[in-house]
Amino acid sequence: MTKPTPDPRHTLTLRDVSEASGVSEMTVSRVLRNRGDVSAATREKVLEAARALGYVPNKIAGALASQRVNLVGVVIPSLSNMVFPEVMTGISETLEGTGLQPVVGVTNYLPDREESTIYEMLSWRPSGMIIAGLEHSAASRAMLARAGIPIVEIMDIDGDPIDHAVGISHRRAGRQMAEAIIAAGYRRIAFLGTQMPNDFRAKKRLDGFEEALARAGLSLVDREYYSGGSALLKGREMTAAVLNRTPDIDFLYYSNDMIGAGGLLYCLAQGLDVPDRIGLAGFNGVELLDGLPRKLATMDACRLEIGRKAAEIIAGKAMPGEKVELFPTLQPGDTIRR
Amino acid sequence: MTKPTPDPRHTLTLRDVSEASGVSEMTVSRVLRNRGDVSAATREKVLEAARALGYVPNKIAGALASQRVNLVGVVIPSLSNMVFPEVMTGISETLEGTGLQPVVGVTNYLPDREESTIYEMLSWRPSGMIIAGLEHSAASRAMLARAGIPIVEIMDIDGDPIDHAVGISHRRAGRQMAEAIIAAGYRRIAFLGTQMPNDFRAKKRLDGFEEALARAGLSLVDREYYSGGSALLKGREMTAAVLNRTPDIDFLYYSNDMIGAGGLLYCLAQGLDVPDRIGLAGFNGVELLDGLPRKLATMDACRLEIGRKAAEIIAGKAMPGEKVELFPTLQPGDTIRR
DNA sequence: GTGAAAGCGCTAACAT
DNA sequence: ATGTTAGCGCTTTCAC
Repeated sequence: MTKPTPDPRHTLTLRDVSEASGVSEMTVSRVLRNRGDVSAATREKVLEAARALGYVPNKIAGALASQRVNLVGVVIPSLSNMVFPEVMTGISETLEGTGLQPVVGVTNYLPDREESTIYEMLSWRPSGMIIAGLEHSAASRAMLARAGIPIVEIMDIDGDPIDHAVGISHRRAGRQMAEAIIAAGYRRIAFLGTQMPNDFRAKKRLDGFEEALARAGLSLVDREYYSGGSALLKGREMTAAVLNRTPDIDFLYYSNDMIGAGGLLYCLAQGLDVPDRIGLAGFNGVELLDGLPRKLATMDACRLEIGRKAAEIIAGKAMPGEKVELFPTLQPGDTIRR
Repeated sequence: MTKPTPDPRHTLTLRDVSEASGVSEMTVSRVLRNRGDVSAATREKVLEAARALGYVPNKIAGALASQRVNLVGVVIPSLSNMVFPEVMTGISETLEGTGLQPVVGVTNYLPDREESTIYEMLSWRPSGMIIAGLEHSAASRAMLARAGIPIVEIMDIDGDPIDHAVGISHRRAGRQMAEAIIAAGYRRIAFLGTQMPNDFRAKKRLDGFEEALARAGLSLVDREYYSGGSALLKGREMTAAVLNRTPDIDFLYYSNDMIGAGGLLYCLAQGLDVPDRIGLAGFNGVELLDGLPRKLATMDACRLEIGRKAAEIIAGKAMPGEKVELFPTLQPGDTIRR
C-alpha cells in the first residue's frame, strides 16, 4: 500500500502538481500566481499538493512563456568601498514590493568586464538596467540602447546618458569643495587620490577642483597617487610622503573618505594642528567618519537617494526627465578652518 | 532601395541572424556557442551578421531547451560589514573561467528574507547554491535539499550541513581568543557586541569564549550590546558606557573589528595604557585595521579562502568531504600584553 | 558540415 | 470557475 512517492531526482513540474491535486495545469498555474478566479476549494487542494511535494516553479519556463522577467540588472564597479552597498540598499528598499528583484554584477572598474557583465545580464532579458557611470564602451552603449528596457546610469550626470541618469555633478562637487577651501584661507593645496584610471567620477571631481583653484589664481602644489591595499593605511602613507616632500602644504584634498581618514589619523598622530596648521577634506560622506576622533570634512554623494530614484524609474514609479540631478551637501566637519 | 532595417523595437532572435546570414538557425546556434563543426566561411558570415544586428542571445530560451543554467546563487546576510565582499571576491575569482556566474542575494539577517531569496533563486534553476551559515528555516533546508544541485553552506562548521560546508569553528575561535587573553594575564573581561539575534556565528564565538573563561574559573564582568549606526561610533559609545559602569575592566572583547576599532580609538583618546592597563580584541581580520594607530588583536576569518573553496566545490574542482574546516590564525597585534 | 523536427515547462488567449 | 491550444526562442537528436 505504498503511495508512489515521486522520484526525488526529478525536478517537479506543474504537471506533477496537477496530477497530485487532480486539477488542470492551467488552474494550478493560476493558483500559484494568484491570477484569475479560482474557487477557494481548488485553491486549497492545489496549494496543499504543491507544498506537500515541495514544488518550486520554474521561472525560466515562465519567463519564456510570458515574456516577462522580474529582474533588474545592477552593474557597479566595486562592493568594497562603502559607497555601492548603500546604493544597493536604496535600490532594494525601493524595489521591495514591486515584484522586481535586483541582480548585481561587479566590474572592478574594468571596461571589458563591464561589457561582458552587461551582455550576460541582457541575455536574461531583465526588466531594466541600472549602471554606474556614464562612460561605457561603444558596444556596451549599443547593447543597452537596443535592449528596449529602461536604462538608468547612476552616480554621475556630467555627460550624455543612454536613457536616464540619476546622480550628482562631480565636476561641480570638486569646484564647490575648492571654493570652500579657498574661502577658508588655505593656499598651498595638495591632492591625494587612488590610482584608478577608470574612476571617471574621481577624475571629474579633480577637474572641477583644479578649475576652481585656477579661477582663484591657484594650482595644486603637490599630488600623490596610490593603488591597492588598505585605504586607511594608504591614506597614512600618502600623507606622510606628501608632507615630507612638500612641508609647507596647508590643505590635503583626498579623492575619498577612507584615505582621508587615514590621513587625518596620521596628522593627529604627528601632532599637527588640524585645521589651523593644516586642513583636510575627503569625499562621499561615509558614516565611518562619525567614529573618528575628529570629523573629516566631506561631501555627501547622495548614495541612498540615487539608489532609490534609479529604482523608482525602473519600477515606473517616477516619470522623470532624462537627467535627475541631486545636490550633495558640503559637510565641513572639524578639518576646515572656519 | 532601402534595406529593410529590422524593426528595432523587436528583440532579435536566432531567426533574425539566420535570415540575415542565409544560414540555418541550427548552424547559427552552433557558431554562437562554438559547438560542433562549422566551416570557417559560414562561421564568419554568421558572426558578421550577429554583430551587425547587435544580437544578444536569449538565455531564457537557451536554458529551457538545454536544461542548463550557468548561474550560482549566493545568499549572504549583508554587504556592508567588509566580510562578505571578500568572500564574494574569492567566489568570483574561482568561478572566473568556469563559465559559471555568481548571483548575489542579501538577507539582512532576516530568516524570512532568506527563505524567499532561496525560493526565488531556486526558481531560476541555478547550477549550485552557496549560503552563509548553517541555520535556516525548515522550509529553506527542505527546498535546498530537494533541489538536486550542490549546496555549500559557508562561514561556519559548527552544525549539520545540508550538503557541504566550508568554514571555521566560531566556537573554537572564541575559545582560542579567551585562552590567549587569559594567558596574557587579563582577568576582568567584558564583551561588547552588536545586537543581532540572528548572527549565529557571533553567538557561537561568545559561547566558546565564555566556555573557556569558565574553565579558567572566570566569567564576563560586563557586557554591552548595540544595534544600528556607524560601527566605529558604536564601538566608541559602548566602550565608554562599559568603562564608566565597570571601571576596573582590564580587557574588552568585541564581536567584530569595526566596533573594536572604535573602542581602540576611544581608549587611546582617553589616554588609557593599551595593552597594559587594558587590552582589546576583535574578530575578522579586516584590512582596515592596518591603518589604525595601533593594531587591534583579531582573528582572521579566512574569508577569501572560504569563498574560493566553496566555489571550487560548486565548479566540481574539489571533491571534498562533507565539511571543510579552515583554521583562523590569531593576530595579537598591539592590544594584547605579551 | 548542415538542416528539420520535436520539445524544454510554462502562460496568453481563447474556449466552455 | 476551469480547461484546451498554441506557442515563447532556443537546443537536442537525428537525418542527410
